Amino acid sequence: MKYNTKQGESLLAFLIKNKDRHTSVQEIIGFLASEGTPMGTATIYRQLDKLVEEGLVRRYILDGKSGACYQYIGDADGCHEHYHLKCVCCGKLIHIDCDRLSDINRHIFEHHGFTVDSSQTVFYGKCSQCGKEGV
Amino acid sequence: MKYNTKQGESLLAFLIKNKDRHTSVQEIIGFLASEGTPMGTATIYRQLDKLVEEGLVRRYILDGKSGACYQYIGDADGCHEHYHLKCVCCGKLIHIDCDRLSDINRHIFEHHGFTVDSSQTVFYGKCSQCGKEGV
DNA sequence: TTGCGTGCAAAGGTTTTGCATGGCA
DNA sequence: TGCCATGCAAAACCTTTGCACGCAA
Repeated sequence: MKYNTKQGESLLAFLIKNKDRHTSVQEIIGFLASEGTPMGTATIYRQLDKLVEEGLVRRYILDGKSGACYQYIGDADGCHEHYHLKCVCCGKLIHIDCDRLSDINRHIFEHHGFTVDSSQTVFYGKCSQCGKEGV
Repeated sequence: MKYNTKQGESLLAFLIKNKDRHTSVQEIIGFLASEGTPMGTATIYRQLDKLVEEGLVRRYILDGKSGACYQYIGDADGCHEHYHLKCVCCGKLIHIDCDRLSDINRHIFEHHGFTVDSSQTVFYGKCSQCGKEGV
């Protein structure tokens, strides 16, 4: 049985509002507190775990030094093959959903016998802005 | 200036000996202690950081719950110009040099304005063997 | 009423840092 | 001798867990 609570709704609303980017747990804590709907850290983790298990939210480990990041992906099938581009200069994280890149998974599986988990896979490099600046 | 120390050599020797797989920090600590050349945890982390910065060793975040893993990749140029597939089950590191995958860099640059550094990019997933076993 | 969700605090684990000492060049 | 590397302990950090209370159904 699942209960709907104010806290759970606030958390999910925040994730949906920021569905186009990743949010850290610290960010969630800060935002909810600033909105006047503070939420205990443990509760946030527990809610996030449930959402991840339900498939509504995905958990990303970006560098392992700072904490995990979470992002709402909804329950549409097409949203499960995302890749990320991480700029090593400015740290920007670019979220891309491209047919060509989705083909990579299939290609690697068919030709290299390897099943890629794109949720864990990050391309490192320079974003357009940092590239132009020649940093 | 870089100094060579017994501890540093022991650590690097262990990593080279296990170059075909990744090792956890706990594993390194245990091995060095059992070999009679114990090494402080802090020193291991500091040495690993240097090795990673030098490009001799690569750092992997496999699940974000347990700790990071490290693997010696050597300094051969060849290993820096193509992609790596990392099996999160058995730890096997697969080097691939494939035209199709080389195209990825160009595609991402042309369509997403992002310059990928393939030497830093690792695809995480399951190798054919682990995939078959359904682990 | 039932039992899940919440909050607080404490615990667990990994990684980092401060500082005095040891060892390489 | 100069200076980096080391080791120990403490700290910082993220995340999980225990327990009592609150609240949705």
